[in-house]
Amino acid sequence: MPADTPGRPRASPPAAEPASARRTPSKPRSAAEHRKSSKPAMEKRRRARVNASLAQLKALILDALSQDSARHSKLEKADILEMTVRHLRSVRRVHMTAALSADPAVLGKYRAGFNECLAEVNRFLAGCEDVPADVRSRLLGHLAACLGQLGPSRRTAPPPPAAEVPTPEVYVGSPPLPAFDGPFPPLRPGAAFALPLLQALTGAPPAAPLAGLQGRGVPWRPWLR
Amino acid sequence: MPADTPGRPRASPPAAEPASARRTPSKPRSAAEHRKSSKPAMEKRRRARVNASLAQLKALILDALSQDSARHSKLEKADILEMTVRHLRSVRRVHMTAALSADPAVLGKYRAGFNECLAEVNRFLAGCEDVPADVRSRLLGHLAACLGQLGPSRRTAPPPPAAEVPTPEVYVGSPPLPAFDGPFPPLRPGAAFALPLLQALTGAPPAAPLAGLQGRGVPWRPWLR
DNA sequence: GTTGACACGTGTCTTG
DNA sequence: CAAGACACGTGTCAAC
Repeated sequence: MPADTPGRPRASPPAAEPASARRTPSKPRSAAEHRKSSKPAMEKRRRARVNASLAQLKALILDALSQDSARHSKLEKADILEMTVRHLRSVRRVHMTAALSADPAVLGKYRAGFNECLAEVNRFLAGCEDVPADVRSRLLGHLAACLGQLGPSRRTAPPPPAAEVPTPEVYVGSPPLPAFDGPFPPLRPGAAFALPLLQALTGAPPAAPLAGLQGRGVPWRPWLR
Repeated sequence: MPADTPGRPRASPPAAEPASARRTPSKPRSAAEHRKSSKPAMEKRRRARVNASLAQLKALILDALSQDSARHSKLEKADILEMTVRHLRSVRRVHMTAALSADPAVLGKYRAGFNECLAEVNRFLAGCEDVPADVRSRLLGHLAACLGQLGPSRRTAPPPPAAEVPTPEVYVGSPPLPAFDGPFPPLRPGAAFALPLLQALTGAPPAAPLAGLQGRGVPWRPWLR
């Protein structure tokens, strides 16, 4: 989705240059010649290398997701990578959780969960341009506000009555590639209020295919339709 | 400057358009013509897809190893994958051991937080008609999936059926190297776009379970030389 | 038929 | 200069 080309300006004129023969035909026709001929072969080895790792990754990620390996696996190359990325992200957050579990801040846990969800929403929305920008910021702002009044987040002044400034500690993904997920606009919705305590989608899945279809390690390409 | 920018300055074919249609079929050419021209373009998109995931993976693995994301990253494509494989393997071990001790006491809280955020998103989106329905369901589905793989939510499936290493892999070389994760200096000042400060609260570095030999994530190509 | 995925060989650019 | 790495376009082959 991110359009075809996420706007990748590669300012480099093709400069149609018919490379004329300028090779000096004076070569020590010995080993060098065969080195040259092995260039395709080397490329092949390189490919084999990534493919090997890819296969291992596939196995790892497949069973990490408790998806019966092989069965119903039409994972294509890029899917493996994407799934791996997602899995690593999730792994990282549970690690963070583990670090938090040391101290009795259980509330911190709760906040961490909420926060991670927020980050996930942000990440997701970043790759979706069919959702208006203002909606996105409103959503994120709202969520941030919710987080803010979730309880005192230690480290800030204990009684910071005002200024639950939307500075959510979300981890906005890696900047390198997508080029979009920058800092989202600080926006505050007027309607922030207490949170209910409920189980969410028990009976309220608009169309959410749960585990089985979408749930497990499926490709899940958001941009594709 | 090891090509940090995913946008690597390279030739960019401006998709030259062969204006001369040597065959003028009575069919609407707008269809057929673009079909043909999109052949290389599609391949390019595919590549972009894996590269995107690859870049994200690089970032993830790099910070998991607490190495500076850009500095000294001569990581080449296949290296990222291999490092990822090693990391995932080590993570699995950790997970295994962690499963014994930390049980659903705290995890439940985390899930609760995540879950609550999910509910909030759901409620918010319900009153928002300018966001496409499918996006909404996809978001919720994704979040649900995240929650699902967050960990065993009691009442779900019994313990993973011997999630042990089936190790059906033909791992060339590196017999003994169990873990890896050997960050040299566990110190990282800049910490560009690292974790949310939640982690900073506890001062817990991301995954760094075992001290490893083999310095930083060395490519370590077994067969090559 | 088309569409999408993959492996291949080659050109181009960076680096030691 | 060679060695290496990457992106590119194309041919081949399996599926809706």
